Amino acid sequence: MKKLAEPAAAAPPEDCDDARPGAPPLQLGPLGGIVGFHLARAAVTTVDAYERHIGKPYELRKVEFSLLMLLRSNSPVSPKQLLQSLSLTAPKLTILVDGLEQRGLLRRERHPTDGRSRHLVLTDRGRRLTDSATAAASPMELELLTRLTRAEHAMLIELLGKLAER
Amino acid sequence: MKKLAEPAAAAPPEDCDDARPGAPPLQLGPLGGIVGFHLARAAVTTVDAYERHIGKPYELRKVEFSLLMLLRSNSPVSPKQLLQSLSLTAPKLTILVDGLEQRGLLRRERHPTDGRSRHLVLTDRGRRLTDSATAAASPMELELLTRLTRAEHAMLIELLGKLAER
DNA sequence: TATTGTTATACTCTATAACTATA
DNA sequence: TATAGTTATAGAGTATAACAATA
Repeated sequence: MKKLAEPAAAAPPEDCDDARPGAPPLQLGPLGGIVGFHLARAAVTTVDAYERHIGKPYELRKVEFSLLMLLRSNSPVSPKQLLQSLSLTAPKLTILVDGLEQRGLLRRERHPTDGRSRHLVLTDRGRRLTDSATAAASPMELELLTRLTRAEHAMLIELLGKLAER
Repeated sequence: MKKLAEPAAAAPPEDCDDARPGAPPLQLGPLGGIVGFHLARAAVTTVDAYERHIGKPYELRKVEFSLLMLLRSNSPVSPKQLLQSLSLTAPKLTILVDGLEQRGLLRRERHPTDGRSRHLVLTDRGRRLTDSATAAASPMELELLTRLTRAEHAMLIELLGKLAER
């Protein structure tokens, strides 16, 4: 039980075909048994798809997209709630909200009972943008289905969810 | 087929319990069907575990660890091969190798046949460090097994591998 | 002329600490 | 005194383009 999972560690190449034959894939070795390593590699694919489908067309960085989407599904939300859900620091969130507010995508409102707190709400423009971006997310996920079956896609999300639980 | 996977999008809270009762979990909404979002959330867990088990004790950032581990399993490697495997830019790799060379963990040697290229090789110190870090990776992965069964852990790595294929 | 690797520069992102206002 | 949010500053990370050496 001390060792890493053997199958992955001892696995054969399994890896990247490159257009150029001159670049032979490297052995992963013990790295092959480390979830975090594979997570980072997989992120290359998903980030690339994100940028093409949503990031560039809508000029939204990943956190901005996530933030707006959370706002869309949770009507009035405080910054505090958002930074917990998105694992951000408070200063970072302030900057993000500044930018999105200047773009007219959300508004800061006073909290009705607690003067220290705020309510963040989407503007009409923000709502239109998130709806549009949500539509753009469908072909993005469909693109991943060239690598994953639908069942694998669902399974992957489930497993990642277990890893993310607080 | 235009819509995102329904089960996740329509799913109930399912989310983060927090120590403080004042922080109710947010609804994920359409975000719940997006692999990249879950990937980023799961990374919070794995990065945290990495920092505690390897990053801080060995003073190695994630890429540095991956780079050294690839060197350990693939004797002489050119920078070119590494940056393809690690999805890095050439300047970034130069800086990384500079740092690791200054710490005495690897050496740059001349390529025997192609004068433009280099051979990167671990020093004895680099080999000892990677062996030690490899040992430290076992308890790190074991920690994840409080959230995942062993079969799920293996399945997750397999699915992430499919996403990462070039 | 193409390729490997390096240098130089600028830009983005993130983290820490100090500050304001409410409670 | 504690909390929500903001401001200020500095540090790390990353990308682009220009450069040197070799093929």
